[in-house]
Amino acid sequence: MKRATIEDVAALAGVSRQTVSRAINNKGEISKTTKEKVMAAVAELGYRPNRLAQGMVTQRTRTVGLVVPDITNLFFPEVARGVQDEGRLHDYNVLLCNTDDKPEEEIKTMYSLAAQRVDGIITMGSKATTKELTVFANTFRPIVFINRFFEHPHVSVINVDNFQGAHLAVSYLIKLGHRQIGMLVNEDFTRSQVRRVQGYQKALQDHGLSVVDAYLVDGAPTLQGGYAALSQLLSQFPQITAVFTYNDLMALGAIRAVHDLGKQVPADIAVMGFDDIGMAAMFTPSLSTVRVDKYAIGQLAMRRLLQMLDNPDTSSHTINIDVDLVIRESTG
Amino acid sequence: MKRATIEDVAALAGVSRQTVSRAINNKGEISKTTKEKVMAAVAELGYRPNRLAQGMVTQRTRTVGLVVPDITNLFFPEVARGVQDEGRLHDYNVLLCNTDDKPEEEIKTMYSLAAQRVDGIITMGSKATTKELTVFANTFRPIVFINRFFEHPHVSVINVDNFQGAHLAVSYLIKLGHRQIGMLVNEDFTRSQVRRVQGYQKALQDHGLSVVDAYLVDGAPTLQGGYAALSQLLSQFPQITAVFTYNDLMALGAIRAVHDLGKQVPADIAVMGFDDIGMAAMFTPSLSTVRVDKYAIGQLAMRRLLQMLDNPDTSSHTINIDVDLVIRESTG
DNA sequence: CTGAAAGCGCTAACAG
DNA sequence: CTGTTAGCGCTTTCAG
Repeated sequence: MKRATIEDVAALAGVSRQTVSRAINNKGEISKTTKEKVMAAVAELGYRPNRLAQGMVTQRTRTVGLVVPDITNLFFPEVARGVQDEGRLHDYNVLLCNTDDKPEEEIKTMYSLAAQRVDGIITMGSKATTKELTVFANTFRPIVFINRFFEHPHVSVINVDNFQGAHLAVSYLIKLGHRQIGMLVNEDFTRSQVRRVQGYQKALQDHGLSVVDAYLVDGAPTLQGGYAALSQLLSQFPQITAVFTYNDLMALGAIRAVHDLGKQVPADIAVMGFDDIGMAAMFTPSLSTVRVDKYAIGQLAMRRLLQMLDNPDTSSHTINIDVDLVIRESTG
Repeated sequence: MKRATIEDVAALAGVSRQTVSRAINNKGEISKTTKEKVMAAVAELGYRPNRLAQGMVTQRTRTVGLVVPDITNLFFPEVARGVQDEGRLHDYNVLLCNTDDKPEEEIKTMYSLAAQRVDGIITMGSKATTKELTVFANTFRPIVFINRFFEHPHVSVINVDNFQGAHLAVSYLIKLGHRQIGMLVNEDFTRSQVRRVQGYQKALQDHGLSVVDAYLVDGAPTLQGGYAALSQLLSQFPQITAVFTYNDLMALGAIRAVHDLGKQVPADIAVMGFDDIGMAAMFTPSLSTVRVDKYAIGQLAMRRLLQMLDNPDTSSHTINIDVDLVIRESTG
């Protein structure tokens, strides 16, 4: 049950610990024969270096922290996968933490990850205050934020172009002839939310339509939230013919609500989502939406982190991710 | 940028490292005044103990490994959430690893987690051979397997009652009057698959219906897989009036396929899934399915792991998770 | 109640 | 090319 240590390997191979270390790390000069001798001992004992001990001395753990609001939310697993796949390529492991969008959890989690000596942190949390985060960023590097504005020398940021996505989506609805366009928004304030609403409003203005604040209805960013929000919107404003939603989940819930109201999508109400989750294409009707390449975001975030790790002087950086409009059935 | 160590705190508080350790761990006798003095220094320096160093000496890292085939698959995030939430209650972090159902990745990952000195491993991988896993289990404890049979003194197992679930589901379809019932199965062999097929067959037999092997159609366990499999099944056997699927994703894909074939669910074809993913209730038509409490599975697995950790003599254990039938629109 | 010494398993730096 | 020494930051003895 006791695992072999470098000492055991050294003893079995009849060399010093240092020589074993050199052999397994391909570091420093070492003769072929001793190396083989060592590797034989390694194999015989099933030896694997203790990463904790390695981490203690190298100050590198080959582990990164990934902070997400809720891995259960369809958006995050894909990002997580991107992070992990890219990490694995470089022999990095990922510590995953959920915060439920609670600011205090975000902060607590980040300090906890730092205490665990992760080499870097990728976070999709957006609720903690800039002040708190700045204090943290002063003590820890590197950090990559996804979907949040943040300026700091040790921090890079990856942002989806929420404004452009929303603008594209709503412009398309207008082009289709819709004039009364509602929006189902996330009751829970997020940064991406703000930009999506702005994109929605700008599109209306750009086409000479008036922005009706009451056409924005709050809901949880979930199927249920979308269902409820759409029901409310339509009961108040029956003249509405199209809705743009904060995310696909809300859109799918909204479609269901339209259906339960005895109306048709897209004949009576056109629905446009945001994110392009896997389900969007299979739903009936299939959902028109703004595609966000979630996997690529994760990959990019991890790559960026690795760069900052390799070169601590890497300047901070903001990357904007483009989005595409995906037209399917729900907009007719 | 350099983090404070216990040494720094000791110096600032004018005590020994040991006293600091005692103060922060509430261990051993320590006077109130020195403790306060120490805590003040801790606060001032923003000191947090280095978990690696703690781990080195205590042989506990308060980290567990969670191995899943693919976190992107709707089933796993909920389990992961259960694991994490339960873990957090006990100050445990979770290292998440994907294996894509590749046996060699499963094994590699587990050794890697062991090298990182996780305190335990929860795995949902099912592809590695019993032999390989036994070799591993001989060197590492504790382990909890989810959805795989495995006997070993250091290993506990949590299994969904796949047989019973399938039996319930198909019996229900039969009760509804269906006589020609197909099944969409996972082309990729899994343990749960076997039991679900057995449950399906047993239900048919129990009701005096004949088991037609050709009514089993392979597909990927995804929306696309279900779509393709159903199309194939119906083109071959138009007499079929109901299908039971390996999982909800396949069921949803199947519903879409029925729709695209110009037929109706449930009027022409009844569809029954397995898992009860969040989407099932919102789909149109909403999906009848076998509910599996994924979150509870994760929780239970973590609890079990913690128990085994606290008491290394805990006997291994197999827990069976009951399932419920959820009737919605897709079965009429 | 508090401190000193030892060591977890490994690698960096320096000798030889 | 290989070995020795030191130490990463912490907790566990064991003395005071």
